[in-house]
Amino acid sequence: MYRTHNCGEVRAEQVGDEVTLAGWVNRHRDHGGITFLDLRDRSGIVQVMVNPDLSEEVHEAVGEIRNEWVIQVEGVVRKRPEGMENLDLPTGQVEVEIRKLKVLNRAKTPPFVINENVEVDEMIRLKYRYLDLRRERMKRNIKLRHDVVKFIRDFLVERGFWEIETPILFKTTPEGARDYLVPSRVHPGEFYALPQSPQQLKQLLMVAGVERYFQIARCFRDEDQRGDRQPEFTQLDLEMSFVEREDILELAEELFTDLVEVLCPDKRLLAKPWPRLSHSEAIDRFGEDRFDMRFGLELKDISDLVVGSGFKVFEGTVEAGGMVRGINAKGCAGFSRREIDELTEFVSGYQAKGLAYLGIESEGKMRSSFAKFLDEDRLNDIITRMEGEEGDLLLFIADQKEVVNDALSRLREHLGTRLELADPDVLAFCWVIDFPLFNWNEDEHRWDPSHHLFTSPMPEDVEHLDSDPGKARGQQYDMVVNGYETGGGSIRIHDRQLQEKVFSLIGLDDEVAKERFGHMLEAFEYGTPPHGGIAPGIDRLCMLLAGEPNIREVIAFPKNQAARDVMAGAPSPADTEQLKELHIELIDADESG
RNA sequence: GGGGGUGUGGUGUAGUGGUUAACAUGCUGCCCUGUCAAGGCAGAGAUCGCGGGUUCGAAUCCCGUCAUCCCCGCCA
Repeated sequence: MYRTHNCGEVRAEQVGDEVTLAGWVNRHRDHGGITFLDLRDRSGIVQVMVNPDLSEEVHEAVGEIRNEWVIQVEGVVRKRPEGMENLDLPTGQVEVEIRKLKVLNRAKTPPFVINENVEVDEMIRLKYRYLDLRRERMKRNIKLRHDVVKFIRDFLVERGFWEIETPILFKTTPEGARDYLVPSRVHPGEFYALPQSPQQLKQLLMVAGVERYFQIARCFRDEDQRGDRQPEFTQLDLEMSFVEREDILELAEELFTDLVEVLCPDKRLLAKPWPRLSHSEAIDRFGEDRFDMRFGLELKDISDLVVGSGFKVFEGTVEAGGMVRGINAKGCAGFSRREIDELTEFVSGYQAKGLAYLGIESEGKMRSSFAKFLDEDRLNDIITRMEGEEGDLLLFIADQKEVVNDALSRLREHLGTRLELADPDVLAFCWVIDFPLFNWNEDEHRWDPSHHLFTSPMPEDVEHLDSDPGKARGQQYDMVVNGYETGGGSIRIHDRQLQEKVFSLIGLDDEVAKERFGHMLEAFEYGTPPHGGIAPGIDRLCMLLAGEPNIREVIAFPKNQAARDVMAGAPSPADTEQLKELHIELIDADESG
């Protein structure tokens, strides 16, 4: 037996007991005579001490020991002397007096410190991920992630859901993200694809009569990385039969509300029940559909107030079908010229041609890039609309709708970060509903699904599919938290005719549709129940719950920005023999472009 | 594919044309019997990512390249 107790669980109740512990040496303090070791295992840290008067042999052995060695100690739990308690440690009332010490394994000096949370270059952390995971921050995150998944499983199983695995080797679906392809050995020239999500399979499970399904599902998308995007990621995939939108929203809301309350006592929700915004309201107020509701700076439209104003830039834009919108940077009237220039440069990165400003300084004084072009009444109307007060800085962009919303929403995020407006302890869960079913794709000259191919239109909007598809709203919903899209779902189409109509609207001709989705269309003819579901992203949620700035911090073995595993060195070249078996011949990278 | 940031002992940083390349921490050795980021003394450890150029002289300026991070495109 290697141990009788976990290091972090030794308490005053064990005083006088003989215990055996095993773990890593977190730190050692050698006073020449008495020597202390902080022994660490998964459960925590306990101080063990060697008294040379008790055993010269143990005292000599402990002198050899270095950080991160794996050792086993036998000893007696002692209450610490008066005044020597360590209040920072749960085990701090006691210590273990060593009688026997055994080195289980020595350790090289690690490439970075394990026992302190100091910043280390991420490439080195990833290369030695097994050491990085020993550190407190990573251990906490990985444990939290375990707790989150466990909570989800318990919650759903209790409500009658079945956890069902779906294949990782599946069929390519070129209309989504880029697929990871896996060559088939037994079928030369043919490929499996790794699933971008188990979407089709979970719908087919509804056809199969499962009624309530979930899976902690690994998903794969071969696109470039971001701080919140990995080539493989995990989502809670769930689907239910005989449900309406409301049923799914209520279930997910209850799940995550409970989860936060149980697992993250330091966090609090912005609102209960979660705010619900229609897609158009979201665009109206924030300029985007993945907004952070923890702070204000909402967008306001002043297009109607600038018509006929004589200020050509504003007026002309509105006449050309554009708009003028702004945000009120509360208390920023004191921004320097240089700071305003920086903001202007920031929005220019999003195609905005300029940033008009109006600072309301003390004693009613104003400084502005455009006030001189407007009469006093109009200025007052604009300030009123923007809810401007003394000390505020009003910022405006005039352009086409897409540019205004994109640039202003980014500016809003930028200012929110810069002014530290968002409370890090708040989780602003909210719903976005009533999305348009399609977006017009100008390049391809066709309608693209705004969510995915299988999303059902709102029943009252089905009629628009023939006349004006852009007007049709989908029975679709996104879960948004603190500016991140953390999940999306929809009520699905369960009717073959309707599904075929959607295929044709997005430019899939019958033959292609049949080749790619024939199995779905066919299944829909065998008694498919109404059904729908949602797929919250586990990585992003854990990132937010852990307060981490990056998704890699909550993944045990993530890929880097270039989609490499720098620890194992993947991807890597394959043997000629392997390639031959797979009927693959390589061409030079230069030729492939 | 594009834009931007970073690259200096093991780790984290300082150093903007002339320094024996500095500091902290870690590491090694010695001293030390109540520490908990223990303390004291001594020591080792860096061709400043790589290649080229400018200059009497380059960690520092220029060009290229590689790595890495952030962002745009992309992500139904």
